[in-house]
Amino acid sequence: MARPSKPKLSPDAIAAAALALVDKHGEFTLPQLAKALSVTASSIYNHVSGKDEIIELMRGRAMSAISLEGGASGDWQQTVRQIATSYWESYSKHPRLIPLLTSHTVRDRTTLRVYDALAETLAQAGFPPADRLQAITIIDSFVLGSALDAAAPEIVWEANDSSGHEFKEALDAGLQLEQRARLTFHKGLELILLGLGNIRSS
Amino acid sequence: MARPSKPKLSPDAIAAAALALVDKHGEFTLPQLAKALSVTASSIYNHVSGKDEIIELMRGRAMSAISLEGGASGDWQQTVRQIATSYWESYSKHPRLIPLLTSHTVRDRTTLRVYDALAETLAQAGFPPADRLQAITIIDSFVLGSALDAAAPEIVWEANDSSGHEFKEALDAGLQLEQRARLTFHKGLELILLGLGNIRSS
DNA sequence: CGAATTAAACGAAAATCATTCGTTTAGCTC
DNA sequence: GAGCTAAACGAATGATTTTCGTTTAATTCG
Repeated sequence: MARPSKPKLSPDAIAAAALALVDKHGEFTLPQLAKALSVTASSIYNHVSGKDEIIELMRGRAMSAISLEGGASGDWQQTVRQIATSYWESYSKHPRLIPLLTSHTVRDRTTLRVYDALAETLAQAGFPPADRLQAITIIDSFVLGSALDAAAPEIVWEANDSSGHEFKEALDAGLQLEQRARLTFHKGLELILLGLGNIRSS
Repeated sequence: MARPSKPKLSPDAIAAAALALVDKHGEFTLPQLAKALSVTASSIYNHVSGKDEIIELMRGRAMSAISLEGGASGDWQQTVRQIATSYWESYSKHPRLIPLLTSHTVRDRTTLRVYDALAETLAQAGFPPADRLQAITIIDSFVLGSALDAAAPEIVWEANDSSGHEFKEALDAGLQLEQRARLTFHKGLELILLGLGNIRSS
């Protein structure tokens, strides 16, 4: 009833439970979270400042899996490809988390490290500073947008009665949602890498 | 006090006021909205089924400016460029609205018309159905991601102490936020259009 | 070793929200 | 003109986030 011998909670446990709820339901409330942790809602405030911080903890959790290794390949496109893919995969493992993250500004350290790694790679490849920032922004935008696309349910693509034949035909050709999202991301990334290479050498 | 001679509310007025609130604060509550309209919260329910419908109305409002004309140019890249740019501009005029939209499934007719127009253009350009869907998804992802990037405040790019030299250098080279977002979007779009053209002809 | 402080749980309660309901009255229809 | 619908209001409901005071275990410090 009062303080237990061993703490029942920790920021990490709270984030894990919240992420599980978001993965399953797309959202979470503090009563839900408290119940999942066998605790009352107010107890959570002994470990966390509020709901916003819980969301930030989830961001860190989703991002912690990003791998920035493999930069020694000498091929900047290969390095960027690997970083961007790892970045995208981290988001895509928790697609329903993304809408929560977009409402809230980023202060996460892991994310900044991704930018750093990209900047370093592009600098070594000879991109001048301005082009570097532009390239990072393009990649970041595409990764985020692709992850959001993966998060959106099939309904996004549910053609209504007024949809044209060309669009419906394209829909029918679609694969399973998950596979399609992955393949499309990779294709788009290749387009961007190719284009960045052309522009650099021009 | 009771029914007024001239209605004070309408779905359109509600959506406009809500959008103004979102533009300013990034969110809105019904009490806020009611105050902005000089009305009580419950009155709003005489015109709208709830908060979700208000969000859908805002989506329609932001999207209504999309222009799908100019398709007769014969150049599919020019047509796609115009559609995508118009799409992006509509989002970017209300960047803080996007997080609200991403939590909520699309059933808006205008958005579907964008997909339709893209599908038709790509079909005429000779894209087979599967490539068509992929191309639309890539473009959609990039537009949405770019608009989100424009929505995120500078903080996203606020390098912390641990940031590397290459990243800080890139930041210093940045233009004004708004200009930069626009230029970067156009550059990325060109990369994608170029790449789509190459793939089609391969 | 014991006293004071901190940590971590609880329950109660405040503040805010979205939504519903009943009431009132203006306008439109037959 | 009677009756019905439309559009406002205020009150009430239920859910949610957050705060506060209380209790008691753990830790620290003299």
